Amino acid sequence: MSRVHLSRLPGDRVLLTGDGTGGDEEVLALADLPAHVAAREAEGPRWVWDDTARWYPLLLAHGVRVGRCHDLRLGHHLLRRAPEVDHGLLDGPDRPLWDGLGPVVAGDPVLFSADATEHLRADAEDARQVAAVDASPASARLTLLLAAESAGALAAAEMTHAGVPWRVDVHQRILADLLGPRPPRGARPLLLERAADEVREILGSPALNPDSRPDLMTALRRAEVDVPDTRASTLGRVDHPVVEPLLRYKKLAHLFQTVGWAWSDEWVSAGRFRPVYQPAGSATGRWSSNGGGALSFPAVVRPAAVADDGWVLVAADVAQLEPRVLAGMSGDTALARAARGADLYQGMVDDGAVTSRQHAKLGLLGAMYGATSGESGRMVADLSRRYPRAFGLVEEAARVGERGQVVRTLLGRGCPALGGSWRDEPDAPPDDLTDLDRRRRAYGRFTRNFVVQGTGAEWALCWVADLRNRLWALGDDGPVEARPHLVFFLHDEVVVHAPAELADAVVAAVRDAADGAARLLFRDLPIDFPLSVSVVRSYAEAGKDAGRDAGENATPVGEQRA
DNA sequence: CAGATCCGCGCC
DNA sequence: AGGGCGCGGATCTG
Repeated sequence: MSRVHLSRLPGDRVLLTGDGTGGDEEVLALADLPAHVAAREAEGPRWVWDDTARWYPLLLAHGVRVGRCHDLRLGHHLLRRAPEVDHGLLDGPDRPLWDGLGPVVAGDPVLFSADATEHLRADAEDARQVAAVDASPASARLTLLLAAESAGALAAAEMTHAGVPWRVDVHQRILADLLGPRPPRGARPLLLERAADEVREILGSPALNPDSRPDLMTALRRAEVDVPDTRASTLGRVDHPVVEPLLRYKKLAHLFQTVGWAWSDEWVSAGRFRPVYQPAGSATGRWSSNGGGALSFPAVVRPAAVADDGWVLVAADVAQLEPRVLAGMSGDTALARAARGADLYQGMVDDGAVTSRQHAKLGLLGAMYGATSGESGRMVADLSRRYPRAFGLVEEAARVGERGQVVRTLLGRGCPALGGSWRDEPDAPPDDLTDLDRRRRAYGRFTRNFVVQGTGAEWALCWVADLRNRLWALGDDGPVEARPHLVFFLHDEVVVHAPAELADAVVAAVRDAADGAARLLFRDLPIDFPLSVSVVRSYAEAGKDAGRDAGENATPVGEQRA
């Protein structure tokens, strides 16, 4: 593939396709594309293309930044599941291809593989999507959602391109301190092997491979350590000399395997950690990551994320995003009032709804996850009376799911239907009522959580999209390389790499973008989304523990509050 | 022997 | 009877 085709579409949009897949108003050599796009950006068009991950890395590699786009792949997947869309309007000869279109493989240097795209008619697909949105009673919301989704795709590609500033020397020092020198391929590092030896010694099993669960279970049983499984939390409750070295082994093994030297070799280049994001990679609309493990960026290696000289990292996260989203989408003014301060759970205590912060948290998380028993279940019952609209919303979502029906997010993303992975256990006899019941309840828990997690993802998407634009506008009088830019995004937190002198402006932009996202989603009900923002040299210094929607710690240290 | 699945862990 | 992910190694399956 060496040529690309461009066509004007209504509404300042420009369709960009590969050979024979769409318009042919203008035909360019692929090599000329970046310069052409750069020149045309001045008009502020919305680029329409099959997949941002297919086109944008090439442009970024040539220093070309795009302001807006419409990602047809993401749009298609979104619309085909949106309950408020007439799905027949998406039908066409190439529909099955769009249905089955997966994301471009990360790091694939081949920009266009003809077999994957030659039968995709991007022009026709775009027309179908426009028609489907226009015909929907939710067209305004869906338009917003599609724009946010596409903006997220741009941000994702830009973050991979920019990368998290990464000090390999710091990372390797951490590894060496904890594991010992880098071992030859296939071997365990010294300190890991030493922990294994201690375990073998204490259990009297000289040939034990601690990575093998059956072997380990056998050895433990022989030493009369009686555990049902080998997970750390289970072992931690046992009083036996093997526990300490075994837990140490498991911790070090995990570090070695997930963010050790091999990880560095693969995902760090030129002083940047470049995870690959997959926007809307999860069913709820949250992003996933199919490379580099961006979703589990272990705290132990975060000290290696260090800003360049003269630069800083601005790290921001939202406290209790999902409970706040629940308050907003349900229009629960009492919960919204409790959410006015920096700590929603404390707000509930101050409201007199509950006697302790811990109870508030248990009750809210329990409601969002579908807890039915224990202390959490009891708190759900209590709080339902106090916040009937918020708790009623998730209850209703659960009931809809248990009936086998789909639910949607605030902006209109639909959940996957019951069936597929929810029902395809061939072993289960069809007349097994308890099993069927169990699965419907599981689906109900999913739909219950979907409405909140999915709307939370929409809030975060709007936040990132708005922030992206604000950052670009900052320092637009200087060279591109000197502008602050997003380098990391994870559900409810962002990290911006910024010239130190712009730190204050970036902090303001992060907060303004959060306010913008809240207004966009919950215009009728003003609801606070307080951020913890840290301006730091290293990511490890960021205030990471200011209370989270589903997290654990709750001791804010040294970060500024809204 | 390759590919799918499970487990246990990390993150939100 | 608590939601969503990715990842690596071990183990299972065809």
